Amino acid sequence: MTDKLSSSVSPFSSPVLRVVFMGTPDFAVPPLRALLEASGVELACVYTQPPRPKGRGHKVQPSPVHRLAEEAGIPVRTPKTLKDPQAQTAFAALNADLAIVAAYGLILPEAVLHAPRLGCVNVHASLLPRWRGASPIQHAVRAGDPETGVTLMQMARGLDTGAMLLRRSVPIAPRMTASDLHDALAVLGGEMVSGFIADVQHGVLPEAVPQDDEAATYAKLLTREDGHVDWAQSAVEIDRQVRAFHPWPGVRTFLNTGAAPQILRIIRAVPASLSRDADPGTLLDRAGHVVCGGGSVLRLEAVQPPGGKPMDVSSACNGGYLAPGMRFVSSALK
RNA sequence: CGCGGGGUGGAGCAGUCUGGUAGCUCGUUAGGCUCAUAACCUAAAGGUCACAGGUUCAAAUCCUGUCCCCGCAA
Repeated sequence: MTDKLSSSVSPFSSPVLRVVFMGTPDFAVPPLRALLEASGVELACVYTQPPRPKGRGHKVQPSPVHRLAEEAGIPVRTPKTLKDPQAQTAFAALNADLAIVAAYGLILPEAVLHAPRLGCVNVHASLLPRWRGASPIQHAVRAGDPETGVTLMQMARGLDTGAMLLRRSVPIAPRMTASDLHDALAVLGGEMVSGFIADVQHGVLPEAVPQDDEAATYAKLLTREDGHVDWAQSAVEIDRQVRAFHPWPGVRTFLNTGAAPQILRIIRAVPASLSRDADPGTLLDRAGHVVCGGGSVLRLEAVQPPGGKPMDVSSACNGGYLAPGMRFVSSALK
């Protein structure tokens, strides 16, 4: 302790900002890192989803946020819910100035929203009010949006309905996958948190702009079912689906070649500038051209058989997974 | 201990059950043909069959152990 030094600091300098972070998956890691690296910030506690059995072998694994917080020596809490009064009291007892929330995975009750002096600020991966909800990145790609972005908002009751503090956009390049976008937006989110914290410390809070509820769209929770290719769709739509659902839930189609229908994952594909009048789902050649709805043609670039690694189409042909004339079907049911 | 598939020249695979000279489709290199080509013809190079131990006259193949990769499901 250097009393002289601390006493020499201007009495007007901003005091340390006491922050709580709440987040779970990889998307939340850059925002958390931003807080760890910010000066004048005391990370009081990190909230994240409890470790769950995950992956092959059902091994119990802590979340990415959990891991990073532990490395940094920050206390971690993993309540199953924030509904019960005990959890709420514990949260309030942190006496935080501010909570930063990024893909936490739990609904925050009113008591939690209002506990920090400056409230809770959410990092959301879309240009609100478009794509409120669980999987905004995938839906932006799936819909063919020309751009998306990250919005920082003051959290309120309701699903991603709060007033917007900061909004930055990024273009969705034609060949971008949800995975590419996810990484770019996560980094952007981290930068925005840094900027926001600095603003707060300088006492310049961004103006909160209410969302236009009329313009809101919702990103529904994705399931595996969403990854089944419907070959009646156009090549452009299927291409978007492939990019939107990479790497999860992944896009798969079925082959009715053998006795048992075979699953094939489509890793990468690109619409071809051809059209062909044939049954949708027909594989035309070893280059991977497949007929889609309306005679449009999609060229498969990379596929993955069950138990195998992703491979390009020529390899899949050489290995006997694909052969011209084969017919992909939209459903495993005959 | 959630279920399952796999590791064989640079790529994707067959061969393993029923041990006995390393195979297929490509790629690469050289040459040929062609107005030309991702086409075609000819030739060549390239493999400790994941690793370790065991059985055997003989192991990619059978037995035991280890490492690594992946699909399903969550």
